[in-house]
Amino acid sequence: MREVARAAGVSPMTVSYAYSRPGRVSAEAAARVRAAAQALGYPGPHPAARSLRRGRVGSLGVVLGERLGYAFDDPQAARFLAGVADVCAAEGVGLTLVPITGAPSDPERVARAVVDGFVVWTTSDDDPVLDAVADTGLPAVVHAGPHRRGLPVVGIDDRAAATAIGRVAFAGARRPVVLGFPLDRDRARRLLTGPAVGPARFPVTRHRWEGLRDAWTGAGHAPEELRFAVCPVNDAGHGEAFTAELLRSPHRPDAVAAMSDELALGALRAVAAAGLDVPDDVAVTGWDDSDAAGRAGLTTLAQSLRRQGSRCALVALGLEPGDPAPDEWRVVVRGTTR
Amino acid sequence: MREVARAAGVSPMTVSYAYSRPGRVSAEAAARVRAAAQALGYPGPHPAARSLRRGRVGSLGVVLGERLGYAFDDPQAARFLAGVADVCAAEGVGLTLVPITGAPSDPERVARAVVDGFVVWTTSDDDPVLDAVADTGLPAVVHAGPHRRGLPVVGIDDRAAATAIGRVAFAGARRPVVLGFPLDRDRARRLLTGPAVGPARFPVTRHRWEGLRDAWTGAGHAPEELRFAVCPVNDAGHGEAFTAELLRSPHRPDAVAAMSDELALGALRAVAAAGLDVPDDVAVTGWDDSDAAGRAGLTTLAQSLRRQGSRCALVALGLEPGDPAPDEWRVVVRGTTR
DNA sequence: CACGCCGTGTGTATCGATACACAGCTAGAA
DNA sequence: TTCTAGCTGTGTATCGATACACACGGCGTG
Repeated sequence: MREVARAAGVSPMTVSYAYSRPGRVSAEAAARVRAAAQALGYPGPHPAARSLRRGRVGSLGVVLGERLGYAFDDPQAARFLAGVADVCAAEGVGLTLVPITGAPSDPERVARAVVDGFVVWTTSDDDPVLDAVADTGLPAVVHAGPHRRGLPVVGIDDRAAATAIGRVAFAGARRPVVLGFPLDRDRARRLLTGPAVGPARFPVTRHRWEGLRDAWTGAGHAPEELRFAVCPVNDAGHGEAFTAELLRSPHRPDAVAAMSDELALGALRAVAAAGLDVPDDVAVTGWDDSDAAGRAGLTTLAQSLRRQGSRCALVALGLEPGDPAPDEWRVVVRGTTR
Repeated sequence: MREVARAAGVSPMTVSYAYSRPGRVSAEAAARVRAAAQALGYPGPHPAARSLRRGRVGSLGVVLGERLGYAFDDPQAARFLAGVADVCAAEGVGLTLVPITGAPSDPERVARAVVDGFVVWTTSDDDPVLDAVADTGLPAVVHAGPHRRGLPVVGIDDRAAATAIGRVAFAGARRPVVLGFPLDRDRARRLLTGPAVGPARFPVTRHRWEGLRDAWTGAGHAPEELRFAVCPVNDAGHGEAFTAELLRSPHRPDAVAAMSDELALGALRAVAAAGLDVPDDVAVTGWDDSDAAGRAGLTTLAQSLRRQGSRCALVALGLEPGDPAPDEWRVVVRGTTR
């Protein structure tokens, strides 16, 4: 920039203003600066230097408790991120995905991220990146929990929502199953019976499980009758495989409440493949009301992850106050329940 | 950092080394530094300052010619980005999506991005962000074209691939239709007949169209018989709607070659809804060989966008030489063609 | 005619860290 | 005993820009 200033016959400050505040310099000076820049091949102010001096970077950090590629594999995460991206685009701010891998170096990667704030996708209670995010002192929001270090949380009341959808899913059922996410970072595939389900480390899993359990026991049933099928990955393939296995077992489920539409759609495929009828033989519910759920006629719990993503971004960019009211949800009854 | 140095009774350099090169300082000094940092609430080296001095940021920029949220809406882009993300995660580098909106300010947003290199998702020949990317002087790669400003391109030979899949799609057909992407940034939905299709500004659209046209005319048919249905958005809904409309017309298509699996799956839905048979009444082909295509038994052109994304990332991070050989593709024949 | 405001250019200090070269010290080798 | 090498700590210069305050001339106003 100094060289450009010399070539244009002006001071460095004039060059700086020519780029950052077009109105601050005369048209003539601006033209001279542009010409000199062109001649010297100067590409404009160095972004890192500008960030240092201005104290703002122009990018919002997003932390997914999972490995980075997860952002594009999990449809729920993608919907959420689309909402974050909407706000970023409107504000002219970049969206930086922090390269988390599950390794011990993750907190350091958070600390090194060149961003103005953080949005943390729902993670486990003991995730060390939460401390790393809080330690940066930058504005931050956690999506759907956990509550920690005073970080604001954006999300719905998962437990209440789960109770509501559970009542619909389990109506008239005798052998209900919850098809859900991992309880902790182990991500082990397994089948648990009600009381054996300890407190899950993932708040979303915990709240939804508790809500679904409440729906079952609240109807006067025994907790041991409700099972929890833990799918290691949130996609239709895993939901289908686990459901198929359960349908072949003697204790065949007659209601499947899934924690996502993807798992539920997999369950529907398994039920169809087994030659059974939905909802008469097996009732199925999902979670999120995605487009695919609508097309499949799935009874589901509607929430807008996209809107929640946008709200997170607004808070993390300091454009809205933190800890706002819980987001909305509602039960959408379609044809997969009795 | 100076204050931490004073509190720990060491020089600033020692503090710096304590963070960036743990082996460079004695265990005792490191401990003193950590303690002082803890006491003062020092969160570690300021990322922007470190970036300025080191000349490296630790983040890879990704430019999508579309609005930002597109990254999470288009499944093709998502697969590609997953490949980029794989490399970023392995290298401990962040992934920054540059907030493009289609407005004139886009080039400036590229110039302001705090990144170490750029990956540009396939865009139109005249997209101004290509110049902006080249002007930064940072390492950059363009996915699938256009070739401009000497930027390396990673992708397959779209034209040859299109010819190959076209031969399969159009075998025995008399009223073929290409179901494809927009020709230019207008994104207008329309139906063109062969010769009316001007040179598309999107290289991918252009190459695939030319290849498919070659397949048709190469079999001795007249170019006017091949139509091009331009879908404004790459998703199943648009593919379904446009195909349904064509199926209702008197000149009912008997072969649909789609430029993506999503469009093809939509076409399959439309054919089924019309009570017609695949492949006897209508042959359908896709492009990409996504999971859904495999499940649907779709004949398609297999390429790995994920691998291409990884290759782009490696080149843009300077870990591999630019302009490598074209990526691989092959025709996967399943049940939706004669 | 004096005054103050506006538009425009400049100098200085600083944002917060790290590369580099060098100095002191200890220990093992010759 | 001397020399070299390795370990550890420090001072200086610099990365590239911008905030801020000030200076200067023109001009409208009372």
